[in-house]
Amino acid sequence: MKNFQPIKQVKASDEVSNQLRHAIFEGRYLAGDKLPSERELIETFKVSRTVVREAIKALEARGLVLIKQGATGGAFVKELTFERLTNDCKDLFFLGKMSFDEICQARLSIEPIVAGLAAKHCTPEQAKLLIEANDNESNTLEYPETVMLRSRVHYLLADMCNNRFLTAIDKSLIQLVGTISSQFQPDTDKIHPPGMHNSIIDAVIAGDEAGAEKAMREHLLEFLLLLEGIESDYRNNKVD
Amino acid sequence: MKNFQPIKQVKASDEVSNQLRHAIFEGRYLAGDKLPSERELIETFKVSRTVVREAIKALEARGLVLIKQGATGGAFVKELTFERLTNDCKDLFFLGKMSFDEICQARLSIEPIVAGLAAKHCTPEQAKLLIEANDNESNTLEYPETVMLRSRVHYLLADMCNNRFLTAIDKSLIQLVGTISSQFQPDTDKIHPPGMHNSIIDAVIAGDEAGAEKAMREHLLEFLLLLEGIESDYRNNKVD
DNA sequence: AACTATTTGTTCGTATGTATG
DNA sequence: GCATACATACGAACAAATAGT
Repeated sequence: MKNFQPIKQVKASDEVSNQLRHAIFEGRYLAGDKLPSERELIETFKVSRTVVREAIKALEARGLVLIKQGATGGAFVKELTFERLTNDCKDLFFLGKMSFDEICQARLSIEPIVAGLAAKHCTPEQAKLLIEANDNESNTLEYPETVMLRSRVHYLLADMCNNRFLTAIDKSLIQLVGTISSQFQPDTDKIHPPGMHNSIIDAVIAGDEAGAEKAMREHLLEFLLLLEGIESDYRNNKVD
Repeated sequence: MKNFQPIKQVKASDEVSNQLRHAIFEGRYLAGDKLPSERELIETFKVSRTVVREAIKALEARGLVLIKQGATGGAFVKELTFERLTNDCKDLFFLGKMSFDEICQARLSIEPIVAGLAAKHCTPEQAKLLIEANDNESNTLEYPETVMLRSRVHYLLADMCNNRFLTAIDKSLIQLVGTISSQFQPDTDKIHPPGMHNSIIDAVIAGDEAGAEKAMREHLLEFLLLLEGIESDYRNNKVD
């Protein structure tokens, strides 16, 4: 006589939140669309404003909508990107569930594969973008605000692998390594000399899958070796 | 003269939510601990009950706490696991941001690496567990409720790779492929004959890294080939 | 510049449901 | 049954942000 309990003791705000979520999943609200206003939702669901607000707050916390205040405000459906995965990974890292070393090793495992796939699918337009990005790297040294451009080649390759899951994971790892390492090693740009992506790009443009994998692995090994100076405390512990 | 806007326009509920989140990250509240009750938080933060509730709701939506009501109720810190990553991946899949094919291909890329790492770190105890799980697979055919045990070898290997990030991603992929494929192909168990993991396990126990990678790749190719019968509509479209 | 309309953000008071002892 | 401690829910009111007139 067990396992009979559930009976549904659903919280109103969860029900509202779920219905809205499914509406988004069904495509009834597309990225950029505005959900009904609080007042409308109150009338539709016949619940209090508190319930509606908690429901929308939950959607916001899950990264599904963006709330804007004011006359043209409301809850707008967000374009889902890899940032959500990145945030989750950050949470796990800060909770001590993953070390920096593990993230680096994961990147070392996955990014060469991505580079190989990119070589497989490289189009002339993409090749052009890669070359451009690589040439611009030398210019970024004197513009601190463009430091992020240093990773542009990596992001481009991630986009070229033709697999959105791997793209998302790879971008998450790239960003994670970047943000974490720059927190206690602000001079990361110094150890990132221009021209180091040349061999990777050559292989990718040539469509040399194995070569791209190898070049990427070597590049990462070299780069990660330069990060060794970081205190081992930071590598395995939490940072804030 | 751009990029000057921020100035901090923090919402009270976000501020409360963030402070609680950081408290959890700092280890001031461990898994299982109860956060202060609503009343206490109201006094601590000097805000209204609504604000506190919205903040906690946001933490719940992010999967950080579990809310229970009643005399012993409250917001309890959850043990973070890979399930959160899995849920995010599911959201992305349902939103049409990833196809089933992409998930399968990602698994095909990552799981062999994981198997290789497992071979590298395999201990005698883990070898024992693997053999046990493999032997039990033949028994699961007549017990429908134990179908999940069929994936046990995969989960064990994921746990053995000594990299919690790869473990999380791999488990997410295993579970995703399982839940999605079983939705429109309930007979997945039929096409999963016992003994097919033998060569993988042999290589892992022998510590043969390259062999384990190869065996896993071949196993997955074989398995995924058997899923070809699935309507291509489902493979690229949304399911609910 | 001032006013207005719309929408979200915040507060308070009150009442109800649920689990424990 | 009852008291207690907690979350859940409602409704009214006011504050603040934003866009258009």
